[in-house]
Amino acid sequence: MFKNLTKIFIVDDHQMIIEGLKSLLQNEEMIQVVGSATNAEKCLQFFLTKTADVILMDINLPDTNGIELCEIITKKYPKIKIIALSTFNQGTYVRKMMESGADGYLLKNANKHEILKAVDTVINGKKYLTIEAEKALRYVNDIQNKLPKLTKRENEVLILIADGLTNYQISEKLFICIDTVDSHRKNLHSKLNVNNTAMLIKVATENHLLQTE
Amino acid sequence: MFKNLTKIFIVDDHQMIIEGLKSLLQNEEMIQVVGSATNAEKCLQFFLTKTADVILMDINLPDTNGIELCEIITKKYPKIKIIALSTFNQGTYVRKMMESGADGYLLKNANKHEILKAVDTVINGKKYLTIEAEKALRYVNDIQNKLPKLTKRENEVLILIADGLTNYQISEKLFICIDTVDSHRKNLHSKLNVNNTAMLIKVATENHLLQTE
DNA sequence: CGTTTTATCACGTAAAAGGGTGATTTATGA
DNA sequence: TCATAAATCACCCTTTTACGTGATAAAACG
Repeated sequence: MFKNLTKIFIVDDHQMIIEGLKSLLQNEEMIQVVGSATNAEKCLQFFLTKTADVILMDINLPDTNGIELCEIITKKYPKIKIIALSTFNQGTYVRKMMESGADGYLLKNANKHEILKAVDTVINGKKYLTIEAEKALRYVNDIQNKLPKLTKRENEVLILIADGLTNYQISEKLFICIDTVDSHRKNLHSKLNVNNTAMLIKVATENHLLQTE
Repeated sequence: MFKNLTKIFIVDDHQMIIEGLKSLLQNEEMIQVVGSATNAEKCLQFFLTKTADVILMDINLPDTNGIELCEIITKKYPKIKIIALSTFNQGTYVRKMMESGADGYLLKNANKHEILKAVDTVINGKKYLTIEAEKALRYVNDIQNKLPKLTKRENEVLILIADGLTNYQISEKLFICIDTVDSHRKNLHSKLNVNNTAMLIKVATENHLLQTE
């Protein structure tokens, strides 16, 4: 473990977390915390002139979110490994971060040992997921497989229904026939396994389907 | 500021936060971190034999939540001041913690200066709220005042509607006339300012009205 | 004790949704 | 390119909602 000196950079909007990580890592001989930032901008600024081996990066940043920052970093500096830090254990986050090029995912309740293990794993070119994150990821994949995908149009119609428009009003708004709206509605019902508007909206909100993506 | 030595205890399930706080406070002469715990049980255990002046307490704990722990502590040890720590800025949390006897509310992105100020404020018997927390609290109070209160029956009916029951089915379930259900529905509509089921359920979920309280 | 709120029921009409079945034209992806 | 999915429209009939305008008894509250 840790044959070479590993330089670590920390990005987190919580000063306490930064201090905590520094404190946890300061006695490690082969690890050096070379800097920290409380937002994405300062982080990018740092890497204009300096570098690091691993970035411990909070997902929730004040300016940009971790996902975007992650994409930028991996694009600009492919060699730098990124370990995502999160308070939550939300599978969607885990998924998105890993898709955006993160190499590891740690929860903030991780102890010193786990942090070191994660750092060691990623500098050796492997991925590191906390057990909890793995579970969350599996869970989300399961759900997403179970949840039938709505088409673009179905999504539009769904949102308009939730906004309280009637089939007629929706048909006017989308310049389509009222029968078509009715068709989409029927499809929504069968896809989401409901049989009236109340259940439709409830299920839709529960599964975060009302976002204009 | 800090005429006497102030003993601080930290409760947080995130090891990083505990380390961070310790690290931030360790150079303060008049402050001594006398212990820490990662859950409510260990915290209560500590206070069986020892004591502290101020507890920095995370709201989200693995076993008990901060609100309950806060109530227990203030009941058993009224002299101990409690400062709630939270990642979120949710008004409902702020409200509940302060009602449960907390003396202060800090966000985890607080810097050293703000933490010291909070500690100083509460040991002098005053309340300390971060600016953000104050805002959130005002916001929640506003919302709660704007939201009309539903009656017991209206609540029941609302939940059954959300479950997908028709007026007829609801009338059977509650042993009342279908016209009565219709009346409740009309009242729900006018109270929540909607005019069909879709909006009703959307507004209800947005305002967390579908819980069986 | 009197007023307001809550819960109940009634009747009527128009609008909207639910459910079935089927068809056509574009995408779209394997 | 060829099968599949998506988006469109059509018609029919039943059920359910929506909305209006009442009324009454019981409960809650000051």
